[in-house]
Amino acid sequence: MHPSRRVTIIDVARHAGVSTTAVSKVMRNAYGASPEMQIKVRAAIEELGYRPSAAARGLRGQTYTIGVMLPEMRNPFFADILDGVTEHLGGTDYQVLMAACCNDEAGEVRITEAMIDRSMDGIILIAPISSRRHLQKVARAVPTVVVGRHGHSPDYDTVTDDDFAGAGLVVDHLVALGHRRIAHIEHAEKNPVRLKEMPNAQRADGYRHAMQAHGLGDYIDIASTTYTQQGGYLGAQQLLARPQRPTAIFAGADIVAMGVLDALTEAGLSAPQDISVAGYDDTMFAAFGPISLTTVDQAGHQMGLNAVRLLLDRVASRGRPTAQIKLSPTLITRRTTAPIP
Amino acid sequence: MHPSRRVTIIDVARHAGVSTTAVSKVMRNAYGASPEMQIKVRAAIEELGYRPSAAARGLRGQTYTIGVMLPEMRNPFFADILDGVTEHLGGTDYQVLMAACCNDEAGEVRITEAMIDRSMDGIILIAPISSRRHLQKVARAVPTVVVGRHGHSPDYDTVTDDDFAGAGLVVDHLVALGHRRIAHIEHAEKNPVRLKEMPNAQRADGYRHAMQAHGLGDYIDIASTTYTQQGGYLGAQQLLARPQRPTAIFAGADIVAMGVLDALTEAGLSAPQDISVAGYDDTMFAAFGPISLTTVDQAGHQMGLNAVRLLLDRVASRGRPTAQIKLSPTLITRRTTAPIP
DNA sequence: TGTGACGTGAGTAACGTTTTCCACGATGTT
DNA sequence: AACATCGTGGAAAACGTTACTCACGTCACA
Repeated sequence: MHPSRRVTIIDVARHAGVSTTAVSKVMRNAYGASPEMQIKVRAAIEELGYRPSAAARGLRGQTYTIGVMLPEMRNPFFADILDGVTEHLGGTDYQVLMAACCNDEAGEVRITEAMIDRSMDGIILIAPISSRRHLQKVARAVPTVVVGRHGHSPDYDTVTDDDFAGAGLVVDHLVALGHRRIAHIEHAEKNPVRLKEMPNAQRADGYRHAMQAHGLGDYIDIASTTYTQQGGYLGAQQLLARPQRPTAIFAGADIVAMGVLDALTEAGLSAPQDISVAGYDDTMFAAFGPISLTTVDQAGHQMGLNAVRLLLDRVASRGRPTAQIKLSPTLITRRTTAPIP
Repeated sequence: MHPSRRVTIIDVARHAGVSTTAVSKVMRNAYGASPEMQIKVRAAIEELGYRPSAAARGLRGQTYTIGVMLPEMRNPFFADILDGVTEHLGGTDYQVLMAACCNDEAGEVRITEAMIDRSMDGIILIAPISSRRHLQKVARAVPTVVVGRHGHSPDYDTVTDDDFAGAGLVVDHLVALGHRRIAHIEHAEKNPVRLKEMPNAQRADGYRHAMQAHGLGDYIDIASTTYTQQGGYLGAQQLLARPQRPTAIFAGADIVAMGVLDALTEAGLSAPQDISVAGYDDTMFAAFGPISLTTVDQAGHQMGLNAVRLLLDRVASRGRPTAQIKLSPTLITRRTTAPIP
């Protein structure tokens, strides 16, 4: 069987007895098409099952495609953001396409360039680790919104969670339960720019600040590893080996908390009987019965919603000054934290 | 500042003092370019930082884009498949773009059409629920590989896990531990075609068959709900209400097992002391210390690898007969299953 | 010395849209 | 009655690439 040539705008125009210009106008709801024309054309489109080629469109106008770059696929928190994005785009002609990157800078460059090459109308970068320089370059080529990375730029909008405040919520909660020796596991970061802009650094700062605010400056104790399960495991081992063991561990991310729980189990301890444990992100598994992790909800859905709103806004008017949206996190209390024994 | 017009193939040609045809040939490593020509052109490309426009390419030739459709983003098993895909594509010019769907047929249609509209070179559909008719239609428009759905077609290749055998592994394991009352929670399916093709149905069949092979036909007990946490919760409640309670529950998916564990906790029971629980998929959280779920590893990485291999193969020679690859699952024994008390 | 094949490169016509004009008739205004 | 304005629709020129075709020189062979 033949793969039967695709229906083009020319076929539709011929079938409706009008010009291709007219069909194009109707497709885009553009100005200059009378109601009768609209009806005639829409009928022809329907009848022939016409769908415009995005490639051809991209050559002149828009592609109606929004790109989303994720640092990884396994953190369900990103799925929440995505949900916010797609939900808001559901009624429109836009389509979201994602690319997951390997958490390294080269991968991010590859993906962003691929999205620019494919003339996407706009892109959303989630927690990018690339240099500022690269982000600027991308943002100048195509409307861009950066999610989950602090700091602002004249070229792209940002949507972040108030990580500083979120860390404070956790400390407040633990202090209210009577804890004083509250330790933190952070993601080690050396690059000075990223140190300012990445959420992990803000969480560590928020932790320090809140501890001091409670007069617990002397109990500040931080293990520097990575935001991975392995990092949580190693960090907890470090903390458990202290001469004075902490009574609570605030892990910078839920996945880190999983590693902490592993280390506790291995040491014959359990949460919250021996040590309270809190995470950050409110990922799907934090809610599972056997885990039931106290954590911080970042309102990923809201972040996605705001990101795409800003993006469409910028697509419409590229000149407008950039905006920074900061959302407030909320504490989710579950069963891994309890009053000090 | 001006967004400075993109560098085009014409700029490169002019800069190198050759024709655009020559540049195009070099870009694609096509036949008919002498070594000196190659060097000259590559130098110009480098110097100008030229990157071809995928939109323009798509209008005539390839877009070097592979689309992957996922039923959802929260199941980390799909991330394994993706890893296999991107790894194999790492060295090539191809770029993977994903779209996550809402687990409904309309969403799948929207995504597949969007991918066709964007003239992707090939698409990989992961566990699609669409009608066969739609799959065929898609596959005729663009090279397609279907992953995680049984049944074969003259139009698309398939890569699946041997779900029937995988279910058998679980039953064998539980029987070896002394269990006889082994219940199963399946995803209810009415559509007769999907009943044959979807993995969930195969798992249920494998369960039945294995039970009978062990002479336990009388103990076959199935709760029909859905492959969700909620479905697991409800299914477990049904099973716990039986006059003769099962001693083991085989959930058709890890996420279902999470719901089962929730229901057990609520009923004051625990695994494996009171009831053994097994899942399917070996998702990330199955490995978490506090959960430690016995499950079946589907070798997602291998599935992705094979899928993309088949796809590139088909892109190269669209005519070849379709292939069906079936991979073997392995049992991962953890702490939610134990000898019968 | 023709003749055919081959390797190399260029010219040009697509590919399917959108955009920028411009023409035309109707309508309103002086 | 002359003239600007407006609404409508079409012609044609982009957009940046690849595929097709052809010309030219070189080489091998009869």
